[in-house]
Amino acid sequence: MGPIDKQTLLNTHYLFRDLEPAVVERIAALGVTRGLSADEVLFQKGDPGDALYGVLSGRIRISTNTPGGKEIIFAIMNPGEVFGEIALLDGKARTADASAMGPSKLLMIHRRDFLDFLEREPRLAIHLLRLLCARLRHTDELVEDAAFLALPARLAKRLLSLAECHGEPDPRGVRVELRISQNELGQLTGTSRESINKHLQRWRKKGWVALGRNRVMIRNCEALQELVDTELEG
Amino acid sequence: MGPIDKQTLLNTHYLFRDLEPAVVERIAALGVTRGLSADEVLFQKGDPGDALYGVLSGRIRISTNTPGGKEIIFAIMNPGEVFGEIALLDGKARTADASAMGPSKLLMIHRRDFLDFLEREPRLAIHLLRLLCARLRHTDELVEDAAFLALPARLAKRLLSLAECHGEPDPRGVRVELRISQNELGQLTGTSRESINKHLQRWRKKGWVALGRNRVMIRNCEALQELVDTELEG
DNA sequence: ACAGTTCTGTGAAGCGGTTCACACAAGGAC
DNA sequence: GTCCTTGTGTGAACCGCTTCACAGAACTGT
Repeated sequence: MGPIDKQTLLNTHYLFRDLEPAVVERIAALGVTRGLSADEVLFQKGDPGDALYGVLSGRIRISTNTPGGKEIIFAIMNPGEVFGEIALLDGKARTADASAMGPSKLLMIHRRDFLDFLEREPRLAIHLLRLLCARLRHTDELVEDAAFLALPARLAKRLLSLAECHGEPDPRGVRVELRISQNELGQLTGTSRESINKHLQRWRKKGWVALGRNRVMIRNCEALQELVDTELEG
Repeated sequence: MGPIDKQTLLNTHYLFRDLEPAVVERIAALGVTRGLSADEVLFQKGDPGDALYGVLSGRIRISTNTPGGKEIIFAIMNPGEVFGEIALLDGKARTADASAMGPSKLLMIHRRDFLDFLEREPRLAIHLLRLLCARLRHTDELVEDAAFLALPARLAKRLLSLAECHGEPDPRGVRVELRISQNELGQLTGTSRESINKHLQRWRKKGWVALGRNRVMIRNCEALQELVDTELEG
């Protein structure tokens, strides 16, 4: 998923896409772009939600951490995706931190502008409802997974879903290459780095994955998928 | 939280409350009431979402289960609460099962009627956005809790939140009485009945709770709250 | 090229929750 | 009342994840 421009984001994302060109034009006028360097923090849990963001390039980590030093990653937002809508809409505090995983560029629409616009364009509300429903379905699934799946299945599922969004097909390997550290995989699945490593090693010995620094290459999607499926039945 | 009537639900719930009386009147005309006997299933995960529900009396369990026989409870809906909006809005499958925990009465608004209404009443969309934001915040918190809190803290937190919504102040006891089985507490926290029992016993010996068949009485809210807080720091 | 940092790989020890097994209590049906 | 079902209380064995500890590999900065 390479970098995209403002127009592409607005024309592609389903939050905006079905609106008339004139309307999209006006939204484009509201948005300003903002750059972030690697690991720069965009906002933190508790901040007032004063803007909506769309990813133009890079990747944004949506996460939270405890005073005790633990961290979980809720989601990784790719170019073309929109985030930050909850706090924007209800005016309360942000529910999580957002920070850049690498140099990134965002489209930023300020709260006041957006709400003004929403009031004059009721059809946009319908789109927002759809966006929130999609989010809710996704988060519900996370809760289910945490309750139903043991670590191996959870990890397999995460890898497969990362492969869909972030993966680049590899010429040599059978399948998909992911750029992510084992530490981050731990935060995505709610476990320790060491446990992640032990499972990945097991899979490497079976030939299902290949490993490198900040890299996981999936060589056998079917095997991982089956691991998830059998866990749900047994 | 005792039984309420249709008018009270519509006038109280924030999804409807701020609308003009004439509008509320018309919504009331759309809704039909539906009774459920104990353990009757209202809908199941995967069903098409053809209606929105409000609880008039009783309690509705929102849950999912695996073929393997495990079950988790996402939420327990009390009189005055509204549910079933996700599948209703995006037209996809229901994300969970809904069933009555005891004899219950619901207000039911059919999808077609609701969507017609939504189109003619754009202000309702804003209210729905708020409802979905609240849901999203709640579910996000569940994910966080699953990742950050060990069982004792998770259980304590659940008990306290149940106490807020479902609890009836007890004349003898210092605090609040809950009608829930240890099995259900297990499903709410994602653990086994036995583990729940062992922690409750520990707390009983400390005088924090009193136990009975299908009953938990909280005698010391502060102690439980502190348990949650210290876990988040350490 | 060298030092420092950040990841990966691995083992040992411990703990917490699961599962299994069973006794007992409390209501409900009749 | 008496059975039957449903929920509670409890211990033993087991298994998986965590934590701690450390070694080595791979990239970064200068």
